[in-house]
Amino acid sequence: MDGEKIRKQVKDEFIEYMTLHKHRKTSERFAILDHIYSIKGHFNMDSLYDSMKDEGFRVSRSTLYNTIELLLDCNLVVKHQFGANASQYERAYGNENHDHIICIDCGDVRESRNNLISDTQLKKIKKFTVSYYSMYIYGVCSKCSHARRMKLNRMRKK
Amino acid sequence: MDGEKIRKQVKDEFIEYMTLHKHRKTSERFAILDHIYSIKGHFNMDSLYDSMKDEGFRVSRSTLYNTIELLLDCNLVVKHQFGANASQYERAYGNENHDHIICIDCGDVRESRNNLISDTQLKKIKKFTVSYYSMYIYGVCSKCSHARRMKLNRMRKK
DNA sequence: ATGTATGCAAACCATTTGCAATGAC
DNA sequence: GTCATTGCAAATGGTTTGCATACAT
Repeated sequence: MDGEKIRKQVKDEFIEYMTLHKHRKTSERFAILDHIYSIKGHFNMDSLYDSMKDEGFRVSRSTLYNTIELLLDCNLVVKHQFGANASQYERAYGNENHDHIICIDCGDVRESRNNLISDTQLKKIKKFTVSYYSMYIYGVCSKCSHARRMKLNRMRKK
Repeated sequence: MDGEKIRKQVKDEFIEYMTLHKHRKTSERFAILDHIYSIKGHFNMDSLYDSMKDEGFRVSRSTLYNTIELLLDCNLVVKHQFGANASQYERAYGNENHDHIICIDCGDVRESRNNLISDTQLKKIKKFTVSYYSMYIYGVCSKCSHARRMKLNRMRKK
């Protein structure tokens, strides 16, 4: 398994970043990074907080926010803002850029690998250094579109 | 000018939607729709509230939220969630789908017309009815990347 | 020894909710 | 007349902030 290797690699990158920016290398920061890189898919502050506590490493929410900020800055974590709910995050390294298909009714987020955009297209953007992109496709999932039809039928009958 | 024509058209669509869903056609709702369709570009609840008040039509924030909800549901308005700040909205009708280029440092949002995705590609998504999509390209704008370089240089010297 | 990072509690702020008064039907 | 809608004020909840304590340097 190369999860170990990736974890080593991102830790080194994080150390390099903290050294350069004169940030202290605390055990909390390493634990948070390591924990994030053991999560597959999205997480939010609550789920991160809970799962870390479950594994016996309690960190305050302030520290989580503080550390995520650093991880975003050095591009080891990506932040998403689907709908109005809590921000979602995911690891950036060893995690291909993918599109998100979001249901505007139930808020369900599905991922899709079919990258619709090529990197060469992104390079065309002037006076801008692209660090990542998010493709959010909003619509109604099959479950909710069924519910919508039902509701409409009921209204028509009234 | 065809702004008038569009306003008439969306009003009719809104009426149709409200009739079908048995919602009451209040003066507030029409005023809000009309006002939104006089705004070019993005707006948020605060700017909408303020500009409506400036034009002599005061509506409560509750009503704004309430009405925007309806307008989103009938696809006359699109909602965006750039960063953690307040949601941004824009009219949907007579406003081509465009990409957003967002600076992760200063939060500035630039629009670009070069639609990177074709509709046929979107049709490929299974079990999902696409109503719109948002392409968010995150990165650092030229102004901020300059500021970053300065900051890094200062750190290196220390 | 110095001052950054942590953790707690309080503050913040966009959005939501509860409820009495209003007005569309 | 009925009940959805409005507008106000209070509540909510994710995130931020202030500050005393802990600990990396």
